[in-house]
Amino acid sequence: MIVEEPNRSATRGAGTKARILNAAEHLFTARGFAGVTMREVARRAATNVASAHYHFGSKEGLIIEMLRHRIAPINAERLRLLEKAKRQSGGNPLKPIMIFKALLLPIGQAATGSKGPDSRFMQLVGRSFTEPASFLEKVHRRLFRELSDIFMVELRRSHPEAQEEDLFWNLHFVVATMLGALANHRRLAPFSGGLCNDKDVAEMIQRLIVFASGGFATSIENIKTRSNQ
Amino acid sequence: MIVEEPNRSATRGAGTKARILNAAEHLFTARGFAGVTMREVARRAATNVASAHYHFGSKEGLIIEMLRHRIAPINAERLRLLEKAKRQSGGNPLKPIMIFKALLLPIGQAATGSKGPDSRFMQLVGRSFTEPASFLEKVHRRLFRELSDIFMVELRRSHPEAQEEDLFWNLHFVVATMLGALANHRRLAPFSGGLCNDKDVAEMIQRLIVFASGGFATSIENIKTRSNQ
DNA sequence: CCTTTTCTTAAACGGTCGTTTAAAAAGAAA
DNA sequence: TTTCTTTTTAAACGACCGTTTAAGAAAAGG
Repeated sequence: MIVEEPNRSATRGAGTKARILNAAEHLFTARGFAGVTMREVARRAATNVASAHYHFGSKEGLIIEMLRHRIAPINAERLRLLEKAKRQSGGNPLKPIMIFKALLLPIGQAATGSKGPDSRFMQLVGRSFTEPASFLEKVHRRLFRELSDIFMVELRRSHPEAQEEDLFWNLHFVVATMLGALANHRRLAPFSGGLCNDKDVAEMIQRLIVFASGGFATSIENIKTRSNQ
Repeated sequence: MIVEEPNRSATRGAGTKARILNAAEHLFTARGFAGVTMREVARRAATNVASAHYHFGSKEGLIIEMLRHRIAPINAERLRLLEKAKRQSGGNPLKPIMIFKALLLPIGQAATGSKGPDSRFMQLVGRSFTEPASFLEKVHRRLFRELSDIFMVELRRSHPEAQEEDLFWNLHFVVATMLGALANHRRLAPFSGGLCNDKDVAEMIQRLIVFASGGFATSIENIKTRSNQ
């Protein structure tokens, strides 16, 4: 009668489910959500479509679980870095660059870690924000809502004089830069002289932190100056 | 025997083609490339699928022509603003903010112009950069390659001391911020307090210019300082 | 052992997709 | 009008989609 959490110690079930998740990640990353069929996922996982539906219920269910499986650890690391920074500041408001480091560094770690997802997967995450599929909105809300609130609180503490609206727009831009850079860095390469290769995601994140912090600081400063006139 | 450019003075042909283009723009904007069928486009244009294929050859052809139809005027305006800035500077290198204004302002104009595409369409453009469809890469290359080169030349003139690699990365970030902000500004709204509505794209562009210029300046300055040590 | 639950499989279902065909309608040119 | 080209239309084609069914294999519990 136990159906909630079936026994995963079996040699078959766990292996198949993990294989499907792996295949899904690889294929969806390469060709997008609409560009991959359940049959392809099943074939790559050396099983069949009915098995995939047995384990994940539907194609949407598979996509959701795949995203959650990868994003959750990244968000946990973000919160860990933020807490660490808060501890080191001893209760004082954090400098924005520390906040953005906590937000952005885990992406580089995830992309370059030996067992983590590669840079291509982060493209998929960026893409998931631009796809019109409505079920993704719920996933994003569940995965990022709490994180967004926590980081916004810290940003507000760092700039108590700024308007809520200004902070929102600039955090928006930081996130947009991050997502855009992740989603497009392969696509935009042909516009340069081919300077962009796969392995420098970590370097890109470093540059991203400088760029985002600079943009944020300039923008907030600009608003302060204008309102003081 | 004339097949290259059929007579468009006919009352039927021109109207139908324009209606299909209009319907395609509205539907693809709302639901993405994969989420809309040719049958839906035809129905909204009050015609049928065969007609759409007659005028555009294929679904890809329709998408390409729709994108070109909207992006070409925006890019022309970008070049016009850049030329105007060059004339006003009297041969001196442009300040980066003038370059980014030429790059970003036309988007706000297009989004708010009475007959231009609305803000939703710019989401579609942003999305077109993250979709994995390979035929889009060719379109982007044809639509943006020349523009990218011209702006890169001006950026290099404005920072002759900077490394090519640094300029590339930071232009990349500016474009990524632009695309990310366009593609996500509706999606990211729920993370704020609902401060984001549809009509402030022009305001967003203004903020975007400040943010992008600030990020660019900070990043270049940061590199200069580091290399001088 | 036998029973029960968990997992896998081949096959099929109902639908929708992009595209094509072939013939009729509408203009244009003479 | 007659002839030729351009445009529209209904209908069909062939393929593939996500999902389900039903039956059997494998493991777990007793």
